Amino acid sequence: MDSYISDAVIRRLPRYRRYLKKLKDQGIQRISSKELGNIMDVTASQIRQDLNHFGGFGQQGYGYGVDDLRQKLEEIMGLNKTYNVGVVGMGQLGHAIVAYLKNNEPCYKIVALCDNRPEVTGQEIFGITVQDKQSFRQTMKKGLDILIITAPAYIADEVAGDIEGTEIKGIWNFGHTEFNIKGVKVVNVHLSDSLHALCYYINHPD
Amino acid sequence: MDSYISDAVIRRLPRYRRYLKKLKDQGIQRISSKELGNIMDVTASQIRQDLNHFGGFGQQGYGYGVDDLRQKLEEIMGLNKTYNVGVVGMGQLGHAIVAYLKNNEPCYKIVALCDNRPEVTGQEIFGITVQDKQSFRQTMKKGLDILIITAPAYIADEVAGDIEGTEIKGIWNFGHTEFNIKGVKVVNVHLSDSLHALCYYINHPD
DNA sequence: ATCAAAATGATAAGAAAATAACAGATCAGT
DNA sequence: ACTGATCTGTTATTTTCTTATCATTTTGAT
Repeated sequence: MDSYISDAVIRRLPRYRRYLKKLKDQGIQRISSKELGNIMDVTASQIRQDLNHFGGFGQQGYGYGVDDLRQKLEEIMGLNKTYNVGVVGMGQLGHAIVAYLKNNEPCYKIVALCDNRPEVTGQEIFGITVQDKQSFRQTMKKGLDILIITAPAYIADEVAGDIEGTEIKGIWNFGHTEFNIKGVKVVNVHLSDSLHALCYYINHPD
Repeated sequence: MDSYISDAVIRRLPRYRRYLKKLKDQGIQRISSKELGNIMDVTASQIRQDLNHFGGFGQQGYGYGVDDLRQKLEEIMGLNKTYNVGVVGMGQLGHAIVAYLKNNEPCYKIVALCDNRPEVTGQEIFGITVQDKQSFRQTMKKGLDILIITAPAYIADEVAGDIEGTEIKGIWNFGHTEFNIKGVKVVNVHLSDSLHALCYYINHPD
């Protein structure tokens, strides 16, 4: 509908989806923006405003269909498609993420793993053989859509150098390197940032 | 200085700190808001505006002292103090987080671990014996400041019930439970939300 | 079939955040 | 010491985001 959607809106979409999933699990089939707002602790106005950027999914006098809206949101975010995902860095964090996605988000198909430590390379994790850097470099050229990077900076940098020219469209980055690759969208996750924010709030109660 | 500081500002503070740390490692001792803005890809105005909420840390004609400003930011966030931290859930994610904090953020002192799986309870991880729920419940009463929760919802809920009356001031929550405990600040980390946002951007290139 | 209650989508108003502008202070070079 | 360039802290302006309002539609009960 709208051409430009602000980041603030995009960041709220997954949250709407989470709540709608939970509502469905509870057997609730319809919900008004007012009720949903109460549950999520946001204003009804914001919910309606956010959704209407993408089209009118509700019905006057009725509200929104819980499952229908969830589905629409997934379409908007592109979660109805599937993505071939490669994971660079199979330490604890890499493991945790792969396990989570495998069990909870079927649209992300984990198809390749990379770790350059000799004791890890060659191992099978979740049925996938862990490749070393060299070998993974080849795999990257073969239809990978998303790269998840949890490896140390020096590995991340090397891998990044080989991204251009592949079909990789996005990087979910847990490391401290910052990427700037033409045509590739990067989302950096700086875990500890939110812990430090918590720390601030602890020290400045209101 | 100011009494109320918006969330938007708070969330940027850790990022400023990260960049200042990196600058220090590079041996850079002073920096102007303009330069820093270029590096961080934000406006100089925003940097000055953000910092001036807390006081005037710079000097006209000179700029900011890199290490001085970093230290000031750490004081503002409370990273100059130490916190006793308990971790509930020692799966892969719990491991990863503890390892990271141990190696990178000395202000968070990991003092207790909890996992209710029989094969994990009693194990020593990073020199700390993993407690079961019962035992951890007692530990919680003894000067824990922050709780990190990576455990499944049903464990998280039980633990949450025992928080009131302890000294716990904050929860860094990776689970899907939402807490609402009087006097306790909660920061929820929904990892996959940012992945879904990445997904949106991949599907809506501009 | 009618009517009050409920709810959306759209527009308007208000609040908040980001950016720009500028006076005053500092620095560096001559 | 003087001067131009630099840079902050603060105020003003602009832009963006959020919330409120309202006409219109649908529901559900009588």
